[in-house]
Amino acid sequence: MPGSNLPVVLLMGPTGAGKTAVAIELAARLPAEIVSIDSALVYRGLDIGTAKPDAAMRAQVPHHLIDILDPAQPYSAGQCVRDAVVAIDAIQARGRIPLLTGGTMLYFHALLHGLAELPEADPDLRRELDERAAREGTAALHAELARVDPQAAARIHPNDPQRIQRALEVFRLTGQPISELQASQRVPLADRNVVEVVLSPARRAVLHQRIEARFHAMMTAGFLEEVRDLRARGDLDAHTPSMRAVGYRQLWAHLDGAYGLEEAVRRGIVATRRLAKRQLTWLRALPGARWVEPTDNSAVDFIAGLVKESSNPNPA
RNA sequence: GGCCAGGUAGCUCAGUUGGUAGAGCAGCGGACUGAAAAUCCGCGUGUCGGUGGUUCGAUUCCGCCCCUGGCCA
Repeated sequence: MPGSNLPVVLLMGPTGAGKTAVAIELAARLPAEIVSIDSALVYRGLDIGTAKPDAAMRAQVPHHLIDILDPAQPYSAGQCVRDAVVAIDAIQARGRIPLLTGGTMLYFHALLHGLAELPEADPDLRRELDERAAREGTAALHAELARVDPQAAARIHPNDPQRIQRALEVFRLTGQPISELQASQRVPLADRNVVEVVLSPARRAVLHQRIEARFHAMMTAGFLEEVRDLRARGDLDAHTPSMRAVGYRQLWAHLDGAYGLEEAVRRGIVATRRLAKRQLTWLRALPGARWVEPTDNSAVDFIAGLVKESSNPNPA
């Protein structure tokens, strides 16, 4: 009974909105620990380009799911859900509040709305399907999907190689259509008291300005050297999931000689703006979230208030 | 000051033998089930520098003005 009402707080928002700073302030005021919900922060050595909270911040508040993987390893929505649930349970067992913070909206979506029980990615099978796609074209694979899983084929666009590949992979691995398997799913946070907050400037231009300024600050802080070091390892390439992250991808291409540094920076900023736009598409679709303006001085007070309110429900 | 070139979308430009215009990039909206910072779909967003004239009709032709760049003084 004690602590059973303690909420799980979700602090979401587009890249560059200032989630990290707000999370730290909030954790200073509440008995909270931060759980990162972010597909790039999981990687060790991706620090500057991911705007990872620094050592001082992490000493101030316990952080989870940061630096848990080598950049050569894959991560996934399913893995994140499992990791997050473990972290949430542990934090609540200490009588504290899990503060889930990040920008990977698929992961948040999986936590809030569920994920079907599907097999993990199979690298060999993916390699085989990649080769077939290169040889026969994506259309041929889509046609094959239409034979084994018409429902999925109808939903997945013929130009979407990644989803076509995944659907075929699941069928090959399980013998069942992905469209059927996806019909049943469990919702990880179903029985929890969830507080959803979106931190985002109301004006897009403000966000764009912050994104651009932050990218330049990253360059000054040694972003290019960070990418150069990762490249020097020799076991990563432009297709490694961690190296396809915004900024890393463009600087990698620059180091490959694809274009100049100035152009790489310009493209990195563009890619970041587009990431924010896609995140906002997810965020706008959340029915239960409260939106908070990051520049508002009382933003942290407001969120802390929501959390307290939710911790002591008043049975009317 | 004179001559030349130009002023069209946020940017770089194309175009209209006179019927209010279109590419690339940027941008905007959307989808999203183990790669998601990924992958994919959709959408031109415009006082055609200003003003007067010719014309049924001017972004297009003519005059004047403004601005930018170059050359000459």
